[in-house]
Amino acid sequence: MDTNNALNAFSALSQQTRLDVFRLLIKCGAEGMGAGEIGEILGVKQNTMSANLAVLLNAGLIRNEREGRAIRYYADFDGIRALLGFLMADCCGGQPDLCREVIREVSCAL
Amino acid sequence: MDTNNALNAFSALSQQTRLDVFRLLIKCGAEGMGAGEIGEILGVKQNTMSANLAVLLNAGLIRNEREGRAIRYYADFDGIRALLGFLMADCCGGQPDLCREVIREVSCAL
DNA sequence: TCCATATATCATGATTTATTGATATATTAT
DNA sequence: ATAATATATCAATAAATCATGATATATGGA
Repeated sequence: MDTNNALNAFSALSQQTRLDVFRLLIKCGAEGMGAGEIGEILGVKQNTMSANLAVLLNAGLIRNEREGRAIRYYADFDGIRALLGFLMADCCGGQPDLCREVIREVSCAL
Repeated sequence: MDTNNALNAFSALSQQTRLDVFRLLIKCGAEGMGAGEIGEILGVKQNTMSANLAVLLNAGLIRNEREGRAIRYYADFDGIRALLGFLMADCCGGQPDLCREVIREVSCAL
């Protein structure tokens, strides 16, 4: 993960449809969701959705797998991990209390 | 934190200078850094830096405090916490293993 | 092979965003 | 009051981004 990767990723997340897609796929976890269904759920036209999925893919935030004629998309947990690690590197000037709350918030209900 | 807050924040982070500023302030922790010094370190003109600091401020990612004629800026740990919480809400479809690595990466050296 | 389904690519006009020189405001010192 | 320092705002141009209609590619079935 370098600065350009991170800029790509944040840029990808700074648009309504793409943020919606990513959050939806985060919720889907390992099950993922087909491109068509994502588009239906979010009410976005086919070519617009395709372009936006490509941006997220290129940013390393999602992955995909072909399933017959359909293509299924998944949140890329390694990608988001690398991004957040880059963003928060050497955080809080050695005062861990500042970060504890951040960490707590990012966790699923463990 | 709603969708628009999140879009503002990711948009703020999707530009080189602002990403640099945020990461610098994350490293500074509670000490923060004066606006002038930030500009010097990153090699950015005064008015450009001011505009970019304003964007980060408006996005809720940094805070500031006047100190005499100077203004000192700080990473807003509450802001980034809220943003990451929003992004990762209901993550991993009930399969915590997917998130563990993400959480580990966001932590400072505890 | 021919058709239907699912997704991707292309070209374009409309909107947004970034940087910069010039200038304004706020604070402190003399 | 005046000058110096630190930061913010304004106006304008240049560059990037977005959604869309039209079309292309890939897969599966008859």
